[in-house]
Amino acid sequence: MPSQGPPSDSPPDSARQRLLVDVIAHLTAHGIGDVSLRQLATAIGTSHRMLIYHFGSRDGLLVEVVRAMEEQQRAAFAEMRRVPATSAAELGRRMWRQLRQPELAPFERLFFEIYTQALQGRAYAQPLLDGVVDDWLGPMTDFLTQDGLEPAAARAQARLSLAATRGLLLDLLATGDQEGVDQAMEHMLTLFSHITRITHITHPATPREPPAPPVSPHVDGVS
Amino acid sequence: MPSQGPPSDSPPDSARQRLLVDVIAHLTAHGIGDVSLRQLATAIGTSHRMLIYHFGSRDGLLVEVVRAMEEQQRAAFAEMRRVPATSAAELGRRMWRQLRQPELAPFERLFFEIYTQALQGRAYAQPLLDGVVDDWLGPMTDFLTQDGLEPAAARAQARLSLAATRGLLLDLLATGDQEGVDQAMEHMLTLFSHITRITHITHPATPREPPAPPVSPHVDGVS
DNA sequence: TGGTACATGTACCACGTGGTACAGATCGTG
DNA sequence: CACGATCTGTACCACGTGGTACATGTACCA
Repeated sequence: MPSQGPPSDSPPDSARQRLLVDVIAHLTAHGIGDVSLRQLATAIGTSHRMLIYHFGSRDGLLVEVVRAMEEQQRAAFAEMRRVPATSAAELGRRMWRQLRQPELAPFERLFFEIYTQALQGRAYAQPLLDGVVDDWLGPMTDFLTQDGLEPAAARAQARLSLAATRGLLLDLLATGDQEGVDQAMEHMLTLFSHITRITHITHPATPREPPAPPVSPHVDGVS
Repeated sequence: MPSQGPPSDSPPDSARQRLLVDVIAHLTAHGIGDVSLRQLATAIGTSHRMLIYHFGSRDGLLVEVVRAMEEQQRAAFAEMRRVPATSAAELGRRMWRQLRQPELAPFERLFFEIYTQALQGRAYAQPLLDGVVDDWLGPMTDFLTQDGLEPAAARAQARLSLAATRGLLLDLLATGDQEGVDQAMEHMLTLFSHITRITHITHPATPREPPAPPVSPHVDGVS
């Protein structure tokens, strides 16, 4: 029997919800990796006993945090779809202008931290991984298709856009070079808008290339 | 006086070096976040006492690990410059074929984990951050300039390429969808090669756009 | 008033942690 | 051989951890 627990069904659960909000705020500011229940609790003005009471365990808490982040992502996403976009490039430009805002940096840091924790197999972070790419890919592909790209190209371009956006966010977080990163994004969008004016690009289904030569573990590459 | 220590100057220091290699191998397989000195030590067949003796402290060890990863990066980099490349697209294709190899995945996971730890301010990881973008940007820019792009475009395209590569690696690590990611990369390279055949693209220095409307913390965006 | 369900505080536990003290190994060189 | 320096193993320490037991507070309904 787990010590004590909250009511099995969670009603509006305002107490729990308020705790969660405070916790996320703190993790956003300080990262998720090394924070202990006690540090967390005292930081947000409660006792670690309360966190365990409401969330069962440390991992239970973190799971909830991750779920909340997922939800935010989905919300941001819906917001994006709601907007009547003129062109793909214009839409991309608008999204980027949102994301690069310094106020969002802490959220993005936390997002990437959880992302990598998930890649390392940490259980609590796993949920984030499920839709982290696919949830965005489908709608972006749809949009690009409507914008005139043939399906294969649309899908590839959607995937590329997503990856480049995240890569540039990582760049921005590391270097702080707003201007440089903005120019790179603008470069991509410019390429995109040029390409739609040209004949459609042929997209062979990734020609089978000869396997890459084995690489010594010491030649790591970009990463 | 710190308990005992290794000789102040480190000669070939084979013992230490061997330890470091084993440690990196283990961290590569298991991540860096939650591993304790003792777990590490027993896993690689020594005692935690030894790790402390040779590296001073846990953070001292991790610093060394990060330094080694940096060195690998630099080596991979030199390797890339050594190659006589025909075109930028061809070079990109070759690099990507290396990076996407499954054997490198553990290294890349570790790289991204340390990257995010650095973004969260973890001291030991900081060194990685210093050249994580700039070290690659310079030479890539040079190459693209030789390839016929005007300087501003070359710099933007280099930055974009780096970001997209890392974003696609993150994608690959999360989804495992080799084919999809390959197609996205191929899409980018195709765009690049098309663009060099067209008149050069004008690159206004990031037109001053109106500031983005403030965004509620719940609309997070891609991340 | 009493009772009951939710919420919270205090004290505790066993455990693993990073780090240290200290006693031996091991080994090249006089 | 012996001496010193470079290593390594054993035992220990104080501390912070996640989690639990249990008593108490608080509020609402009978």
